[in-house]
Amino acid sequence: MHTSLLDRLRLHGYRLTAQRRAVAEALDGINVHLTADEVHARAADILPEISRATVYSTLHELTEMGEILELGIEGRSKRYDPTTSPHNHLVCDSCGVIHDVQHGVAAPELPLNEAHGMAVRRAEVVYHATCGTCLAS
Amino acid sequence: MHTSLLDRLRLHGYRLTAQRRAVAEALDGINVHLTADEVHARAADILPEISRATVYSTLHELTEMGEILELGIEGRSKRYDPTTSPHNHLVCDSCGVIHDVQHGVAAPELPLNEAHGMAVRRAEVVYHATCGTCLAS
DNA sequence: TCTGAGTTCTGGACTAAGTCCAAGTTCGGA
DNA sequence: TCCGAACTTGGACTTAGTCCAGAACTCAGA
Ligand SMILES: [Mn+2]
Ligand SMILES: [Mn+2]
Ligand SMILES: [Zn+2]
Ligand SMILES: [Zn+2]
Repeated sequence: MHTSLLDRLRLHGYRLTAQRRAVAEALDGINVHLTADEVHARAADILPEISRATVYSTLHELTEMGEILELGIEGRSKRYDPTTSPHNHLVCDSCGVIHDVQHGVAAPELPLNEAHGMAVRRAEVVYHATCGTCLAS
Repeated sequence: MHTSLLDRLRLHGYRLTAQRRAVAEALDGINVHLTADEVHARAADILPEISRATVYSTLHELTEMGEILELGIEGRSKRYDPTTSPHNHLVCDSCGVIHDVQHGVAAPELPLNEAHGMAVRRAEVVYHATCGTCLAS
């Protein structure tokens, strides 16, 4: 009884359109971190005439719903992550590739006296590295 | 015998120009996180005809030398940090303001079995929050 | 099944941040 | 002082993303 991204869009009161279906299908079940343009390319395999604007707007809806995560990495285009359970990321600063870090690492809590009166939502740990491919070149 | 940013540019073999002087002076001694355009505005107070391209290139030189840090925050313009001692950041996701987190927090190390064969350079912790001003509006 | 109001989609224009480059200027070692 | 290498400039360009007016579609209700 796996509920798909598409089912959950419906539950949130969005209309079911061929475009949302295509974007959901492009993301469903994958475990990589795609850019908006990569999502657009995959969605266009299913629905060739889908526009970039619609892909962006659907990605924002899914992010707003908490069904995917939007990852903003250092000067590069954002990437979208269908894995929403708490995890951190390992990033190649040279080519931008991202791996999940699933186990054994928890972000330390922010001491209250450092909070500057701000409401802290979450702490994320980003590991900056260089991948094998980039090291070789 | 405090060595200024400018002195250190000289030590790295760069020529001393009025433009580098102006950028160094714009950054020296401050403890806030300026965007490139803000640095340009401050530098232009000292040297009105300085160009954006030169400010960008000087910021990159200083970053390359390790004399300032380039902070890339979620979809916004990069910010430049003259404080290079290890510290983390607390970011308002709504307006982009950044505070330093100096004490009591260390990023956890990445377990070897999670490294995907990559050479990890550093771990940073980013605290995502909403500042008082943004909460009020 | 049909309708229509409200939702959604489209494509193209637009913006913001940053990069690139050819031409002119300046620095500083000899 | 001289001169080549280093540097700066301003404007064109790129990339990622936003915005919008008009056209198309969805789905609740009759
Ligand atoms: Mn992930
Ligand atoms: Mn800082
Ligand atoms: Zn890489
Ligand atoms: Zn704020």
